[in-house]
Amino acid sequence: MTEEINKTSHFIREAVAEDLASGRFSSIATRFPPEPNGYLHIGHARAIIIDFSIAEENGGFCNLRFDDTNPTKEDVEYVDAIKEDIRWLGYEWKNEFYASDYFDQLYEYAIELIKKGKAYVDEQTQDEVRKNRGSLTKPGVNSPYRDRPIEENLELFKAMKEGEFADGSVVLRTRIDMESGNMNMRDPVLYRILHNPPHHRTGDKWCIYPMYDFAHGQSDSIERITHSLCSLEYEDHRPLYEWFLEELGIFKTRQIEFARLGLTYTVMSKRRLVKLVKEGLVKGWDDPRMPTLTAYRRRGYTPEAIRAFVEATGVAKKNSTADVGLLEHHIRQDLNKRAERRMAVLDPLKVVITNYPEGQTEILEATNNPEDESAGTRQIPFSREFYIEKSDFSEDPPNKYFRLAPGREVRLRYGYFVTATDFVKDESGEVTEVHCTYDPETKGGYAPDGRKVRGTIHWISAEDAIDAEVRIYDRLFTVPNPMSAEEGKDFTDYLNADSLETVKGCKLEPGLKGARPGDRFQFERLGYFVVDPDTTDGNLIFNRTVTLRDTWARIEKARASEKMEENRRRKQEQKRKQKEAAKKAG
RNA sequence: AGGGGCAUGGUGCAACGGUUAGCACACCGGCCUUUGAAGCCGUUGAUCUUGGUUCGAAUCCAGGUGCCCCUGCCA
Repeated sequence: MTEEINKTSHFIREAVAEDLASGRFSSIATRFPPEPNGYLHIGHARAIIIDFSIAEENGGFCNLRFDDTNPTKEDVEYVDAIKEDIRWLGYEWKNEFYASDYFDQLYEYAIELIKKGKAYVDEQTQDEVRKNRGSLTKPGVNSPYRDRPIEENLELFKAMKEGEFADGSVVLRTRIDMESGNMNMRDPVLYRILHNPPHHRTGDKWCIYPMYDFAHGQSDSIERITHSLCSLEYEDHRPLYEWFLEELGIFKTRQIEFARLGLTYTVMSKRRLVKLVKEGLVKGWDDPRMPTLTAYRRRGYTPEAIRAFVEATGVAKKNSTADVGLLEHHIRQDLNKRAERRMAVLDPLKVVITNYPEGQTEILEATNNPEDESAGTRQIPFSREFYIEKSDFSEDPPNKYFRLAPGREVRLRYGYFVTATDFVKDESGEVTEVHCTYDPETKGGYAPDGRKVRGTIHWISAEDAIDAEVRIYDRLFTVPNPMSAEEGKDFTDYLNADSLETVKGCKLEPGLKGARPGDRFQFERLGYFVVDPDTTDGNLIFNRTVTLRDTWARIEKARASEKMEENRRRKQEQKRKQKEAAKKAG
């Protein structure tokens, strides 16, 4: 790991330490409990990291448990994807469990509650159940079936299990308190009937399925999970879980809740991510613009960077949204240390050195990674014609522009000093070719006379260049919080139309020829890039992971907005004058 | 007759009754530079509000305000 992670204490770490100190628990066990109905996103990464690191730090273990209590929503497709993502993040679970492993046990628990007079079969319609639950400010009323004899409940529940009832016709509920201020305690449903589809693990063995609330706490208990770490919305459920554990007399897990973390310029809810995928607004779950882990992987993010980011955001009970810039900071930080440098020209402009011998090629040496001497050096060819970025030449350079311009001398990275002498334009006025002279004394980029140049630009020898496609990604949304849409608007109305730009005909140094999917590089002065799995023998494709910090771009942007502001003011002034003139005339 | 949670610079966290309220990112300066990168140095900027307890309150208590969650046979 090149990124050092500073672990700061937070209330969960403190609570766990206290529980150990007080003897409430003698060892620590946690679990990560996804439902296999979608792909993991960076919010899950946070939960995973908390679950696994709390166990790790205390010499305990963490289980992976799929909460698969609803066959209508779940699919094996997601099970494998979830496991792959967790491993990619760098964690290995002690046991792979499924809530469905406990269906027999859960069934017995339900019978136990019935026998204690704490559960009953309710024949009210779904509508009646809802109506009788009351509202946030009104107490609920008891079901007419609530006081049914225990024997009858036992028989009916058995009949439910045996398939004698249609979906939705009856449920098993627990008897707690229909007047509770906590809605979860108003006789919650324990079991419902679901004849189809078959369960991905238990097939058609069951036609009754436990509700999440009846499965989760007991599953934790069965696995002897000491600390069940979950998000804030389960705070209201904790009393219910504890009630079950108490009534059943089984191992008491401690649940601790923490806030989810949002990210700016994206959405995180499963529902919304599904919508983006299903409606083709992105190319799939692993579209590099998505906040899913599979997408970050394809985008070139490292698990280390994601972990460092998560650790940097901390853990609290306050709902918050982290700046995506912080995530970007961590991936730059990591890749700066580990990614080898290469040169690539994304938007080529041809340059000819008029005083360089035709047909000559020289081999120059370039440092692979100035941050890591062990990365060594490589050789790159140099010749009379080469490409530079269009943005690295300016016919009429603005203030503080350090790059190539008529009469200006710049350094070609690891090459020579060159001075632009002349340029060619097409009918539309676009510069198509630049002519320059070079100083043969400056090979490698050093001037023996000690003279300095302010700009250093990257380049690719024209005859040696290889072509590639580069996919440039920008934030998926145009606003920091797409969820808070105005009236009549939907989060998709804020999608960034320019979030993907596919650039073809990019020029790369020849050494990049053998690059394989997943290989990461820093293209000097541009950013970090990774080879995309769509790459074929004849078509090399890179994804831009993140740009380098770019002070010049910031200056340009500031100038542009200044200009806009000025124009706006000027227009207003004009309008004011026109009005005045009209007044006078009138 | 509602219940549960949360409030510290722009953002995310820390400070656990005693610190000039700290750190990271962002921002703004500067240094350095064969990447306008990285690195280094520095500046600006915060305790929701009103009371109370206390020698002393971001921290404890009460009221207020604001935000989030809860009325699935979803998880």
